[in-house]
Amino acid sequence: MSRFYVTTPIYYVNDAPHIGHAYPTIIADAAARWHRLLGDETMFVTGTDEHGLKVARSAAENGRTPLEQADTTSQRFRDAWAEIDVAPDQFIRTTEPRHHTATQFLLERARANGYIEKGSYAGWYCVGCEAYYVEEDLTEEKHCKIHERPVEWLEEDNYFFKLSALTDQLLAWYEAMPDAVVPDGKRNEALGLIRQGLDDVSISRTSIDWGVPVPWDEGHVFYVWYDALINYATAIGLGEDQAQFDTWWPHVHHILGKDILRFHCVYWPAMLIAAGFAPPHQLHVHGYLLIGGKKMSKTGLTKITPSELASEFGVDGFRYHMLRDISFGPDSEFSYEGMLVRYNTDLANNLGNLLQRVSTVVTKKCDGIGPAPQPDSTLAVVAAEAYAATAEAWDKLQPSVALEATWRLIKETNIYLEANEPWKMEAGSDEVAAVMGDALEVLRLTAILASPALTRASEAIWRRIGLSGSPTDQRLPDAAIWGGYPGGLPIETASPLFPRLKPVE
RNA sequence: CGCGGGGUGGAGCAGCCAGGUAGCUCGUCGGGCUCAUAACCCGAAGGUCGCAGGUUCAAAUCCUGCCCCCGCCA
Repeated sequence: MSRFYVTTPIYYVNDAPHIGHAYPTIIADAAARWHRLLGDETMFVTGTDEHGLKVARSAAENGRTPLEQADTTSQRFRDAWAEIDVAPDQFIRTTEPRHHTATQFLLERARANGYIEKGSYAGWYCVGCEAYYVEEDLTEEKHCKIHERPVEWLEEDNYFFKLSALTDQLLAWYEAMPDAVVPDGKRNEALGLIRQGLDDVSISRTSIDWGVPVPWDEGHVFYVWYDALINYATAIGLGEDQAQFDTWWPHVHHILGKDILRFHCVYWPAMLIAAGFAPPHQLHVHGYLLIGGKKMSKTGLTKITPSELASEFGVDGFRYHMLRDISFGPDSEFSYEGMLVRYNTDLANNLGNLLQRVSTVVTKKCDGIGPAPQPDSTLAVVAAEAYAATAEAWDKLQPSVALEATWRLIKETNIYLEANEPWKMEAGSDEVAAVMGDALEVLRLTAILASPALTRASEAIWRRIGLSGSPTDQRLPDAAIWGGYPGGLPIETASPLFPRLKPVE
């Protein structure tokens, strides 16, 4: 038994939940579910990022306080995740008192260690980006290229984080922990950023007050990005419960998109080192979801809500597509057509249809009572291989590889049925019982192995093959041993689990 | 010469780090089956792995150069 701590980025509350948020969140949720199957002590944290000028301004426009604004929009994320069976152990908000405590605690320590000092900063600031830009990054009209709106010249006293002083320690960490950032390509990119030379970064603002106050200097609040990163430590008790923090840190898996690689793979480890803590265990960097070849981003116009897709493909269909079709790392095309094909192929034609044909044959040939599997079935070997491959892939946080491995077992079982033709066998014979017992055992195994992705169908399969309890109560690896299906259970025949879907014109 | 990622049969991807008959899903064509959601099974066609060199007995994989696409650079 071990511990597994997984995080998603926390999402900015000025934005509505879309599939770009859903992707890393579903991965984290599924990974947490896998580790619970293993019996690991598991912590899955997601949440919302609620400070910054953008929220303050948008609240003012709506005639509300920033907190009222954040309350509303934060709730949207909670609701969106609940709709697609994303069940975090904690949903953290950066406006919570404990987060202020943790942020101040960590940055005080960095300051005590000499890594924070006062300076002044002036530059072109884009409110939309919450960021300063150099002149070359702007359009000729002095507009931000992302938001295509005018930037503002701001000048203020800032506290600076002495990132440059941590260069050697960061490089040493990357050297010592070659798997700290995966995949390799993303590690190279982070390393490249560090080797190019790091500038000190401004981490406070005096121009606004919607943020975590700088504890040693009234009138300053921390820049939203620096408080946001610290949520990962807040969630496990930093500054309030050292014992809990020590239990979970630094064994964390951060999931993030490549757009925030710099913050997570350079600034965040540096902040931790500066405060005297260990850098995170592992950072998993994924690519963008592309729609029609264009970036699906929080600032883009293309917005597809998770609930729209879940209502069309089902919660399982949406989750399965996200986990199976998008390989972790490179940019991936997200398409309606691709999602439809995947649903019909893997869920309707393979898994759903397998359940259907098995339950029908058991009804006709075995009196509706599911027989036990054969200990020496040829499928036992296939199942063992599928389990091993599935487990290895989940361990490496490669959901698409894991599900592909699980589905090999399903495909082999369809082939096995074809080879044995149990529907031609004599009803009630040992021979038909043997074949159907094997097929039912595969369904039992599949219900368990696919449960991190198919939160609902896995329960339905479990019930239909007569088992009590839930696949999520099972403990791997024991539950994956061939022969777990006891036999003698009533099999339910019902309407298709995943009805085939036709493309919408 | 700012940094990084990518270019693999009609479509979408894997393989590349640790060179050795180019794999998967879909689509197409032909056949089988009829337990099953026109689902399932078998077989076939289709790729000089962006271009040009190099290393090697052997390169999609390593090296060099070039072309194209994309992202990052408070």
